[in-house]
Order: sequence, then structure tokens, then C-alpha cells
Amino acid sequence: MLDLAILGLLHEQELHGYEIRRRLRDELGLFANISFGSLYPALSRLEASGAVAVTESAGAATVAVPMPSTGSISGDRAGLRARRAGAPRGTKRSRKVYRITDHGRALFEQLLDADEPVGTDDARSFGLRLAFARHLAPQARLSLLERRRGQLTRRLATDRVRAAGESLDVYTRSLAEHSTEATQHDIAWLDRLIESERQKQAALRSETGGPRSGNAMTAVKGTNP
Amino acid sequence: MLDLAILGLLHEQELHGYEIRRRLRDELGLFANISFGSLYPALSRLEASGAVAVTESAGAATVAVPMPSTGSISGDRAGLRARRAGAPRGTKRSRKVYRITDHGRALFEQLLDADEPVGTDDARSFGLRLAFARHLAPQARLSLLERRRGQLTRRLATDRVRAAGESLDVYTRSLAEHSTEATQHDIAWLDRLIESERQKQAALRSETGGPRSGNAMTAVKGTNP
DNA sequence: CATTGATATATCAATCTGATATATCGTGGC
DNA sequence: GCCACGATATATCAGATTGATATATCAATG
Repeated sequence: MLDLAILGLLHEQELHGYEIRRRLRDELGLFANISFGSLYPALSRLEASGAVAVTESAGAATVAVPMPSTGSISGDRAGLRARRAGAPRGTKRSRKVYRITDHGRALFEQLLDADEPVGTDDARSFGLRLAFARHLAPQARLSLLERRRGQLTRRLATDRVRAAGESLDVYTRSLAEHSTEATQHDIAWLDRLIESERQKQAALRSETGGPRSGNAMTAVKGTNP
Repeated sequence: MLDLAILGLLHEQELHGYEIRRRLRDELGLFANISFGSLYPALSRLEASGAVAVTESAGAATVAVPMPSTGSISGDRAGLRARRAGAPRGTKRSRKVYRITDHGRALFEQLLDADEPVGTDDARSFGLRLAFARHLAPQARLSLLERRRGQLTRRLATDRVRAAGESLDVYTRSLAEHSTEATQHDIAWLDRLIESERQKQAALRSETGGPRSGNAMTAVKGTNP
């Protein structure tokens, strides 16, 4: 779970642990309050498996304008040099800056494109993959959406069975009914996403391969932010 | 988390582990696929702390019609006797039947009425409490709903900030927008629940204490199924 | 009578959470 | 001047949960 999230963030730029947490919380929205007790071990795991490489940094000492947390971490190597040279002055607490390796990139794509949910929470797993869906090939993206739709459709069926139960008290029944509605809402959203995705791909095909019988299924891996 | 769920189920009748799992899955709807690796340790914990008591049972040997899984477990003590008497014949694999103790009942009410979420998942925690809300006093019930509403309102604020972010790609933006909508939907549901709850309590007050200034806040702990 | 699937309990490694500890740095108040 | 506080930053631990695996009984099916 976390592995995919971390690799996804590092796919774009190198980051240190604390900043990864901040982005997971503020930008992704999933992982509302991810614990350091899972984040740091995850980073260690990824490092041990060679998916990321770490560079000790002495913080923003060499950055001209020390704007907090946002902005590139360029100058890290200089910071390291400064630290090795015995200059603990003017530095924040040393950071460990992580960057993704080629192996990590391969792992990322494998995790992103896998059929099974990553981790325990369906919705979270899907949300995470959707957040990085721009790194998927168009068909893989569509497949992700349709897989999720199938999941929700199955859930809707069991939700309805439950809501139709006779021995439920008011509160449990309301819960079951609301759950049914929420699932329907999710499916409608997915349908919009799928439709928009299909149109996007149709437009792409007619643009690059002519309007008919396009087998132009090239792996267009967008890297646009 | 699980503790509350288990105690809630045992509050109504004694059950064995496998059956608890089934109800958690089929009736509550939360805990879609609760693992035995969490269920059995949870039962052990509860037993160790004296919240539940366990009776070894030799299954449905003494039950006239051996209907599978549904139906009361009456006859367990007889089953135990039969087993002690050395009658392993005609029995299913022996069950451990759990029943709640007075201490367990106290723990249940304490967990149910607590301010903090039980466990890691807000929605699950609230859903679980709502499923057992009939065991709460009217004000505590209202308080539960309003606490949840506050939670969602706060979430809505951060959701909106995120959705308003400028550097989001299409998929992340869609995710953020959908999340916002889902939260609004949840709040609307809660508002209906709160309204209905207020009317219920108003009706109760005018019925039992006259229509004005009723301090008839007796702890009406409903036990209706 | 053998296989499969449901019932039933148990345990393990891996993972995640929440709490706690440690340390540095910037800022606001006095 | 300085001191408390909050933000930044990493680390570790106990406890809870998952998913997998193991074991055993029983009912139905062929």
C-alpha cells in the first residue's frame, strides 16, 4: 500500500520522509494521518530492496532562499559535502533524501498495474491508483476503472441484500440504505470517468491513427503533471 | 474496534467465533472480510480481561433439528455434559461459545459512548456505533450523530481546499471532487438522521413528561431488536 | 468411498497505528 | 536576551489487523 504511494511520489521528484508524509496527507487526501511508524519502515524496506536510494542531506544550508518544505531539494550533495567537511552550523536537522531507482520504477509500474488491491482498503487502493493513473497506458487506465466498477457492482448487490433484511433496527437499516446509495453514487462517478476516458482515447486514435480500425495501442505513458 | 463489535453482538445472545464472523460480514456490513487472525485473538483478549466467558460446546448433538448456524445455541451446556460424558459421536467440531459478562456489558457501554473513534477507520467506527445506537441513551445517540457531523464538516473543509488545488491532474482532481461530493452526501444523510432523532425525542418527551420543560432524561436503553 | 465445500479454531509473518523519544530551528512574547 | 512553543525531522515500540496457512469435522455429490 504505502510502497506504491511512496514510489508514486518519488516518481516525480526526490523527497525526504517528512515531506512525503505531508504530500500524502495534503495532496493525495488518502492517508489522512499516515504514521511515521509505517512511513519510515516502508522507506527502509524500499531501500533494502533497492527500489529507492537514499542520500543523507544536511538540510537547506546551501539553498539560497530557505523556503520551508516546498521547492526542489537541489543542493543536497553540496549539503552533504558541507556536512562531511564538519559544518553542522546553519543546517536543519539532517534529512534523508530518497530518490527512486530504475528497479523502483519497474516496481511502481507493476504495483500500479496489478489486478489485486494494494493493501486492505479497496477504496484507498483504488484512489491511490487513480491518483497515479496518468502513469498508466490508456487501456490499463480503462481497465483499472472497469475493475473498480465491477467491485462496486458486486458490493451493491450485497448491500441491497443486507438493506432488504427484515430484522434490522432503524439505525442499522439506515446505515445499510446509505451504504447502498453511496455505492450507487460511486458507480455513477466511475461511469462518468469511464465515458470520459473512452472519448479521450477515441480522440487520440483518430488523431494519430486515422478514424477507423486503429490498432494504435501504443503504450502512451504520459508524464504531464 | 473489534472488541466493540463482538461485545455488541454478544449483548444480544451468546455466539461462537465463526458465527460472530458471519454476522459481522452479513448483517453489519462493516468488516467485509474480517480475518480469523484478528477475531480469535480479540476473543482471547476479551476473555482474558473478563469481558466475556467461554463455554466449550460439542456442537448441535442435543439439538433436535440440526439447522445449520442460524437459531439459538440453547443446549450447549447439555452438549458440554455429553462431551464430558465421553460422547464424541454425532457432534460437529467443538465450538467455543462466548457470552458477555457484566463487566463486558459495562465495557460495551463505555466503548459505545466514548468520544474518540474506536480504531483506525472513522467511517467504520461510526458505522459500528450507529449499528448499536439502540443501546445508547437518547442524548448520547444524538451526541454520536452530531460528533460525526462535526468530523465530516471538518473533512469537507480540507477536501475543498484540496480540490481547489491548482497543480492537480485530471484524475487526482476528479478524486478530490468526488470525495467532496461523497462527504456532502454523508452530511445530508446525517442531517436527516439527526432531524428524525430530534423528533423522536420530542415525541417521547411530550408523551412521558408533558410538552414543556421536560427533564425526563432518563436513560432509556432500548433493547428492542 | 473419494472429493469438494462449509463449518470451526488456531497461528504466523508482515504491516499499520498511535504513542513516545530525540533533536533542530524559527518565532512570538516578555 | 531568552525561553516556551510549534514546526520540522527521524526513529522505535507495543498492540491490532490482514492474509495465508494449517488442522479437523461434517454434509452433500457423484
